Amino acid sequence: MPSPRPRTRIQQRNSETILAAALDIFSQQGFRGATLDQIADLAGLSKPNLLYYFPSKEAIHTALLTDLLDVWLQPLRDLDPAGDPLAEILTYVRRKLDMSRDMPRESRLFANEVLQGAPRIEATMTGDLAALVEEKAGVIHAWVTAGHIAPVHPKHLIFSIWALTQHYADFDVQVRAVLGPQEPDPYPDAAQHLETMFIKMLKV
Amino acid sequence: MPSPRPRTRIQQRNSETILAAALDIFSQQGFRGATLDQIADLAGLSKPNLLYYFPSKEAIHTALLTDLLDVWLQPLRDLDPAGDPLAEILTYVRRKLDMSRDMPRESRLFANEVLQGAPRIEATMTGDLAALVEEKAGVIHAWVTAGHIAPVHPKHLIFSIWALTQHYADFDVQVRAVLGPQEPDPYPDAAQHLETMFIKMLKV
DNA sequence: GTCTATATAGTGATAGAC
DNA sequence: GTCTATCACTATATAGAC
Repeated sequence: MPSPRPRTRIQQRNSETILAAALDIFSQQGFRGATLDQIADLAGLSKPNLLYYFPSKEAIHTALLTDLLDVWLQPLRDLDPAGDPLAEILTYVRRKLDMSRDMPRESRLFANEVLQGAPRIEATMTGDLAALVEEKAGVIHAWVTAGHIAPVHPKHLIFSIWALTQHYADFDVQVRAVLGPQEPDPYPDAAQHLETMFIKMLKV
Repeated sequence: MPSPRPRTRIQQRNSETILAAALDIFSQQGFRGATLDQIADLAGLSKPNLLYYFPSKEAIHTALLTDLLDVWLQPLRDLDPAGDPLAEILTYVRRKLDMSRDMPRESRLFANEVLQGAPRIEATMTGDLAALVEEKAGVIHAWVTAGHIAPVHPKHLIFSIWALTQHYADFDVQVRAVLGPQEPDPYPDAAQHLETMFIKMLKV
């Protein structure tokens, strides 16, 4: 659930300004690398004013992560057992890739956290996340059993989708360095590549 | 090239001890998150003694990254234009997956760096790395043109291999949280899954 | 609600004894 | 080569005026 946030309009707006600035800084520098000075500067507020809205640096970070997880897992939640199996999976891949393109900072915030052992979202990992994947892996398994898609390890399929799509946000500088300045936008080719890949993988 | 390191046997051993400890800490905490105190504790040395062997925190980090990059790209360098195309690519995937399993700290050190914009290895990214990928993408392109493997975007194929294999090291806690305690070792299934995936993708 | 000033703790690096 | 002690600086958080 989204974290509860203040009531009045000014408080609302300032909280959002702070969170927007914090997303920028945390996603680029990690939790320890980020400083309240940087966030305050970017938000156009004084440092003590930041701590009027949030009790601590940690609280800002937690608020971001909590809100993010909800958005982040929505495409997987939307995987519809009643839909066309291949189309459902391709839509999932496509939505995750679009999220990498449109929300790269969120992706990197999440990656930073998991990379360092997910100390602040361990409960969500082994709880809600594991349960959701368990459920959707069951859906995929049923599709395989029914012969609607080719045999595949459901959970490793999900890992593959995460890995392939998030790579374009998390390793953005590497992708751009390798493609060179002639290829300013990796996403059209990536979308084509991934679609072809999953069709070949899953078509019966 | 590997960074030059001291001459005598004691210096040799202490340098290695420091680097081993630093790899542990940096890979888990990132550059800013790591402290010299943590590294010194783990290495069993005093903090000033650390700085007798390396001039600064930055120098320790750079030494690790430089040594790492050499090892990290070796499997791609070994991709043999004269070998059997599908077997060459499957071997590359397999070696990268083995590296995730056997060198997860190195993978996370690298991921931390790239995730935060690769500030210390930008030159390598746009230089050596880009050149190597350019060369090997040419090899893959030739295989496609000759009809030895199915049509594929060479550079995005390489990104896919990186993403899929490194995911198991970099997002290890998430993988284990999702698989649950019943499945303590993800790698056998991952290897099977990836092999099947790339065969379906590339077989003509 | 927002600011200046400051308390408090840590953090990379150095001095200098041994 | 290694240690204790410490400097200089940074960073989170708080106090208290306005």
